Amino acid sequence: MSPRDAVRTREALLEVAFEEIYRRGFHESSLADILARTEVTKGALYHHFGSKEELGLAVLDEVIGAWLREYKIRPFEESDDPVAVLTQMIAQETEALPERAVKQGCPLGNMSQELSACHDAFRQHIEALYDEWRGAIASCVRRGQAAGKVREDVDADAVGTFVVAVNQGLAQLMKNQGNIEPVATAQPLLLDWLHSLKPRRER
Amino acid sequence: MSPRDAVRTREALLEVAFEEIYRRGFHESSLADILARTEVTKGALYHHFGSKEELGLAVLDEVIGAWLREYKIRPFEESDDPVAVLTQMIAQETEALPERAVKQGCPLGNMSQELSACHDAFRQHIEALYDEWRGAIASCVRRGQAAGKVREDVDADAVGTFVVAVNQGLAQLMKNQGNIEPVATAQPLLLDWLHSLKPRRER
Amino acid sequence: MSPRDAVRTREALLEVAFEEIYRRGFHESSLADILARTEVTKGALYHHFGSKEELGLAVLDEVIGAWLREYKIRPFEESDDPVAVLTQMIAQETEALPERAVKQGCPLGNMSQELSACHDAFRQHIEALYDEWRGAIASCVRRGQAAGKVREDVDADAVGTFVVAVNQGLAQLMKNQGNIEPVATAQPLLLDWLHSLKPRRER
Amino acid sequence: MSPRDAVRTREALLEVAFEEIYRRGFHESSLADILARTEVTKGALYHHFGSKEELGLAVLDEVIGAWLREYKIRPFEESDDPVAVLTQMIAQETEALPERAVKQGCPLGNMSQELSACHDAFRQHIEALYDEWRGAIASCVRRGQAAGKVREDVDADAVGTFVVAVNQGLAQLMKNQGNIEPVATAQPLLLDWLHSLKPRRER
DNA sequence: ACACTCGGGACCTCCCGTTGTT
DNA sequence: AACAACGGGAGGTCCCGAGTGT
Repeated sequence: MSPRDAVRTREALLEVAFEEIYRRGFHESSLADILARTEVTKGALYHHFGSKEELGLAVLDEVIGAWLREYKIRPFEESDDPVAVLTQMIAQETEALPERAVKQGCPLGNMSQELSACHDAFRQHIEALYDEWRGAIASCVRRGQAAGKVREDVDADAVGTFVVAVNQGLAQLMKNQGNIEPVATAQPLLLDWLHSLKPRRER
Repeated sequence: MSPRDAVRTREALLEVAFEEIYRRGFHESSLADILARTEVTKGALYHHFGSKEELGLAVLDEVIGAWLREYKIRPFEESDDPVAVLTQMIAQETEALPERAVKQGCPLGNMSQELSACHDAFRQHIEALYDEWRGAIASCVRRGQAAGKVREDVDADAVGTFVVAVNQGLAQLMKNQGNIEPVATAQPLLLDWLHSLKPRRER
Repeated sequence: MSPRDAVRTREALLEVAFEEIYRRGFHESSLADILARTEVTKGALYHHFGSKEELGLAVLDEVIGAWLREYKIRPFEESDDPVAVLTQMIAQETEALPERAVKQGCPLGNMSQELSACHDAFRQHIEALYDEWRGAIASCVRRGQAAGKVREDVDADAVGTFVVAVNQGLAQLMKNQGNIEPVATAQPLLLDWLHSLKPRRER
Repeated sequence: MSPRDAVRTREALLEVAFEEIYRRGFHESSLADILARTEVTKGALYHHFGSKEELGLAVLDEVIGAWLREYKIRPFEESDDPVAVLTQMIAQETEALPERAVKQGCPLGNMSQELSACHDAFRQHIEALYDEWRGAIASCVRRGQAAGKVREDVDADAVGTFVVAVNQGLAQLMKNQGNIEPVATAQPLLLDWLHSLKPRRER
């Protein structure tokens, strides 16, 4: 076959594998199902990925990583006002969060919970993504401080960690309930806290 | 056999099943391993629990529920000062968190992530525990407000939800890294936020 | 408990066991289901019947045997006109056969098919019932011949065997289709054949 | 492996599965035994047949269907004299019926009794075979009538149903007793009945 | 006469990975 | 680059029967 098809095969595999892993978890996903949905044969899969683990790692790095950077990291990289970015993110989430995200939670969080304790390769790749995420927020906070939009006495790294933790924790509660209530309930408190990060003169 | 043995058998099963589920997740836990570790036979297990699911549900309700009430809920029920309770909890955690909790995260959070999206019976039992937890914190906040130890304008339910979310989110990050750093990093911010819940005159 | 209860327990077991065996076959019936439906415990069952086999044999002898004698044998014993008896039987069947008999076939035939080849104890008990049945018809034919209601040149034993075979064969076709069509289709032919058994002068 | 081996594997599986199902019934047949006898592994079986049910259905359609067409249907299709065909069949059976057929009955009848009431997929496939069989006899009767070898007033469909029912019923009695006696006993009656189907002038 | 507990095996399902071929 | 065929094991379910104590 032409290289085109090879690429397409690989991408189809990644996409469907992501869907399955997102929906059922890595261990509960079966290669047979992924193969059936992609209409790819086992030989082809094992040509592109040496094992189920390799496939999972590729999903993590390429699919979940890309999604994380696009929606959770880039907004911070492009701004020097973390409070504004977060305020808007929260507003968006409470208004129009896709059904899937509500019911199935955060793809990264899911994989982290399932695999961090028992599979070191996954653990490391996930940690790298978490570091990237936390780092992007911290950097944004530092730029915010330089621009006078964030209080000087705030610990940028602490904010990065805290924001990611709250995000992951709320996603977990939301996924458990299957609705957005926990986010809605906590929202005013979150906005208050965000407000408290601003310098006095702006308050 | 005497009924005493039956009780002991059941408890041994629950305890070992909890260990396995906590370590490997529900789906990855094998009844054969649990049986081998407890030195109980399949027949005996099948007598006490009709299925793996029933066993898992019993672990959730009886083992994890008991642990949650003991360590995460009771402190709030016995106090009218949520800020003090949380401050002490945080201090304890940063000082002496058991290795297992660091590496394997929160038992409730783990089950929630693995099963909320795909198994409604588990989802409901887990939701009940989360509700109990959030409710206990909210009640404590209300008592704190009545006692003048918490600002009147604070939304008690929001605090309950927020505290649980932060706890679960930090546990997730901690489990991923395998060390306590995320909690340590976020700690000053958390203490600040807690401080901000107190009435003006106390600050 | 009083002997009353013991008898009642035994009968409840027999009745429910018959239902299960009739519906699912002997091998596919589970003691657990029978126990659940009768609300009897395993200890009680093993007190009355030493094994699953003994229970099945008792169902065969007492429940199925009684049913066979009542509906398939007694009518022949009380008559000296086999043609009339059969004519009425056929009429009854085509008019008002219970749903269960149509869908599940003949209890005796079912057990015979399932167990004759692989379980000699059952085989012998079933053979005894078949012999009783065939014999009753043959005797009736002989009485009919003595009374001048059946042709003298007819082989009574052949008629007994033939009638039972047709009955069992049609029950099998009926059970397969789930409706009465095969009986209805074959009925005219059967009546013709019955008619041919009568002496010339009666025809 | 070469595709030839695949075909051979599949056929070995079908043949041995037929033997086991014929001897023990479908539910009592164990895949493990079939695998052991064919020297095929579980993986290979799972490749060819998705489940035990699929294997059973294939046995029914391919093995039993082929046997039925060869020995029970084709003779009627190739003739316009149903009385002659049946007369010869009966003669053959009473003379030289294989031991296996005597002890184990009719493969189709066995499956029908076991599965018609509880498994609709099997029921339908079996019904199709019965229809084919009954239809072939009825067609033969019609050709016989056209050729003047069968009385015009005979209902061809009734004959088809009746013949199949008698065949199945006698097979059942024979299987139960483990000997040919019921067929031998009923034989004269059967031949008489067959004779009565012929037109007057031929009698 | 009955109840509770347990024993251990056998069942089908299904899974991930490899092999030889095209 | 892809494919069909196969290997071999482990998974949960559930069964029948036994043992022990009323």
